[in-house]
Amino acid sequence: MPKVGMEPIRRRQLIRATMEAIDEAGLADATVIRIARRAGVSAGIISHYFGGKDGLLEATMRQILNDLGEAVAVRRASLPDADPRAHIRAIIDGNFDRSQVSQSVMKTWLAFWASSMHRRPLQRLQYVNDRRLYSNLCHQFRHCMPKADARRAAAGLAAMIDGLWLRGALAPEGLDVDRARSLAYDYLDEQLGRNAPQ
Amino acid sequence: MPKVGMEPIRRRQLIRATMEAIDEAGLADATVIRIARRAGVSAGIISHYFGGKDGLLEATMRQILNDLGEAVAVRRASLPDADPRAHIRAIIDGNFDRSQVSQSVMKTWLAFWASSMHRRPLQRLQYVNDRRLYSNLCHQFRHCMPKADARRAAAGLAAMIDGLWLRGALAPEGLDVDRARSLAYDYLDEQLGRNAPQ
DNA sequence: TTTTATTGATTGAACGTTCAATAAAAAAGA
DNA sequence: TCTTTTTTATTGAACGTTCAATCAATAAAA
Repeated sequence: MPKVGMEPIRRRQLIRATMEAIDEAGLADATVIRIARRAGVSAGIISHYFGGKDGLLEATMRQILNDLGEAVAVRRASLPDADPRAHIRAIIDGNFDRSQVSQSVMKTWLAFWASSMHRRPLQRLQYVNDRRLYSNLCHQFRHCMPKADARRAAAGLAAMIDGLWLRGALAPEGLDVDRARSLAYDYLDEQLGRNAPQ
Repeated sequence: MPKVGMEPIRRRQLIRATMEAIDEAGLADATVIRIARRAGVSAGIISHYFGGKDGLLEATMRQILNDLGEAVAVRRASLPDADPRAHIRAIIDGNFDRSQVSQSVMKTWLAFWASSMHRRPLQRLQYVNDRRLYSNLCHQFRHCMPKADARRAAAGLAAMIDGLWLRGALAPEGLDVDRARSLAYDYLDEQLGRNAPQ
């Protein structure tokens, strides 16, 4: 079987299998054997490509964050600079695309959220991402209102986004993306409307 | 040491120690030995009083939910029936009291949130609590607006509350309770203002 | 023939649970 | 009041499991 250049293929397989395993059994029961079996390889290969289980988990979280960042960036790329509302909508859309709002990605994300509080490398990743969401929002709101108000609006909208997403992840019926996006839009319009009707 | 009537004392000690252990090391590393040592007892006592580690975890989650329910109920008890805004504010306040918004309670809550997706007993508890928040809000909003609008407002406010709380739990600087409450109040006023100025 | 990729049995550590042993308090007896 | 007996609470070593990591063996490709 061993062909040359297997590394990127195996890495992708294993990261995907990790999310599926977490979706299926939870982070606590996502053992290396379970993950490896899902990827169709043996357990030893995980240490070979990721240095150990921790390395695989970190790579998986990094993958999700990259996908999120790209989902936002793609939507913002074609927008004119001077349209804060459009940029914030793009940020909202990107967060609710979440590179497929699949069950496995949502559960993996939530599992990492919880465990990031006690694992340095994950904590760093999570913190950077949180700040990015907040400060991007803040920067856009800043075009329409005083600094203090912009901070408030950004904190409120960030909370709204994360809250909608969290409740969607926990609800047995899953996340209603259109409804969530619409609620976030409403909040956004309210913030903009009150401070600067444009 | 053995005095009669130790059971309620030990149960309280162990539940508290569980939260502290989760705060300190995370759910994954909150072993029975660690918890027992924190409570100043031996590991075996956990099985004796809770039937096993799972029983202790379930009892801990139940304790947190009870405290939350009571924090809300106390604030609502003295309110007139016909003041939806006051009732919803009481719900908000109760959720941000959270029987001390301590680090240990917040981290424990988040840990349970994540693991409730894969453990039946915890899932049930979490689901009941989520529905209670949502339907209490819905019932109050119902006094001021049509059903569909009330549902939207309830979903939005519930997301706002959970989102503020979640970001507070994750942020290194902790949760700013006054700011969080004020953001939730603003959202509430906006919902009420738009639909029924009272 | 050499290189690269992969396996899977083995190892050692850590976990939750169990249970015989123990110790203190309470109750009973003197 | 002072023993003795019974009851209740607790301990912690031992046990069986499960996990991640390791590495010698292997097999396919170059």
